[in-house]
Amino acid sequence: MNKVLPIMESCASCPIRHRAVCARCDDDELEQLNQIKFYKTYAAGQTIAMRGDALDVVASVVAGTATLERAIEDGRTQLVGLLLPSDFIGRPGRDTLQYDVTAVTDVTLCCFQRKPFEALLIRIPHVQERLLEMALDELDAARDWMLLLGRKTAREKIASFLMLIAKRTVHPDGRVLGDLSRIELPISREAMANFLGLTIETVSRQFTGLRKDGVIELDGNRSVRIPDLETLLLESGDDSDGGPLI
Amino acid sequence: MNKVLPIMESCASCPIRHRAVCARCDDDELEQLNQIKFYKTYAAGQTIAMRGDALDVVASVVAGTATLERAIEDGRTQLVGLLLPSDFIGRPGRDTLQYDVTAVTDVTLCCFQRKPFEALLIRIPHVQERLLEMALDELDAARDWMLLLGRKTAREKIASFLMLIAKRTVHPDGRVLGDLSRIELPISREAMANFLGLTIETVSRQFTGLRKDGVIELDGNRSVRIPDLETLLLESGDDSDGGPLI
DNA sequence: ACCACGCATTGACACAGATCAACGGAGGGT
DNA sequence: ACCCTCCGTTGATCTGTGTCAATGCGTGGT
Repeated sequence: MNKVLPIMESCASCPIRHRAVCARCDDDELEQLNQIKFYKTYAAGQTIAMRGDALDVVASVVAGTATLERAIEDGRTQLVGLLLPSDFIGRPGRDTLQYDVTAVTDVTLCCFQRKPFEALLIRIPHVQERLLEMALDELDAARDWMLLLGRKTAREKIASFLMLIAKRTVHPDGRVLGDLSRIELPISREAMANFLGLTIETVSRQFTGLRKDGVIELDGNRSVRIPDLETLLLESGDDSDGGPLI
Repeated sequence: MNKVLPIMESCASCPIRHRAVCARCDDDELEQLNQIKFYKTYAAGQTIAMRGDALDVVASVVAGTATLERAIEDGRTQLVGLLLPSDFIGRPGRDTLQYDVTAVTDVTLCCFQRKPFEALLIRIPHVQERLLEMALDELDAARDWMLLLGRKTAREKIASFLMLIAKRTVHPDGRVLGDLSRIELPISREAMANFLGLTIETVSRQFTGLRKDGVIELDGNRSVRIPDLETLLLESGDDSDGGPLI
């Protein structure tokens, strides 16, 4: 809890401000948001919320990684959302949650009670607008993901995932946060398998395949070096016209 | 074009009003929407818009079926959206379209020029709210779809698809439009294959499999009778706690 | 230093679904 | 009535990925 204190002062100093709901607020509006917000932390592995839970808060991810998961009774599960810093959880206007939310690393959330938050939406229209924009972004991401799940080979799935993570280490405003050629995987092999609609064995085999072909270099289990991003992009099967890499 | 004329009078008489953007508008606000709206029809098979196109209109589907499609250069394609009457196309705030939109039957759209529509959003807040709600609905649907693509067997995929279509013949307000036990498939085997991440051969085989097992009865290529909806639900692999059937 | 546990890798084999190929049947134009 | 085309079905075979099982490796606890 301690290490997140600095950013608790004000939303204005929030490191995720650029994508969060408050992206376009002036100081006055930030103050209104500040009055109803609070921070909450979860340990790695902890369940943040379960399908069917009443949804009385909405939140932005400040630090860490969480997953949105959908399961069938027989044990099959599919990740349906990967929540990285700046992503938003929860939906104004909904009463219950549709998915299991789990912290896969230590997670810090910036929470808002849903009711006062909804009341605030009425007073601050561009927050509403921002939420729509974020929902549409998520929808686009979900649709690309559907193409991946439905039509890509295991190798393409892994390559696409690596590209996705590489891209997420970059600010939407274009500022590079990390070294694109070295990415830290935020999730385990098992979570990756659930992300990609594969088994962990296949994920593992594809990693070694890409390594043997010189497309990636592994440095431990969670760190990947990418000698040439273009080669990886080629492996991913993505349209190259999908906008600039950054 | 002729047969859609009656609904062109006013949004208030629009048969899809219950889910369209104007769901909660009063007469005054409807009038404002009416002033910027116009209808457009497309023949079956016609391309409505292509990936990369400038997005100067948004629209509701009034009649017919359209698809949202994402493709890889080598010819693989994946449906990422099925647009049935009352669904909304286009996104305020976006300049270009991410997907190919195709009319699979004759389609009638209720269109709004994007710029005046966006201007209107500012004046009528619950339209904005309604759009967010619809985007979140679509997101939920996309996520269920991801579970289907990533984790379900071919047979479960077909059963799920039939359930989906069966449910869509019912109003969200609970009113049953058609006979649930007889459903008309809005799309071809090929489109179904693209919907489900399968090949048309597999789709065909699963249909005959379900038929031989007495789960469905086929009446031509586009009409399916379902003797017992519960049996089909069981085959679909869906949580039964996913809310009431209707 | 040792063990135990969780996570990742590797191998052998099985199988669901893809691929390739042939056939059937409905509708439309001449 | 005929053919042609499109769409769907069925069969034979192949293959990518799942399944089952064993092994390796790093980390934390005692």
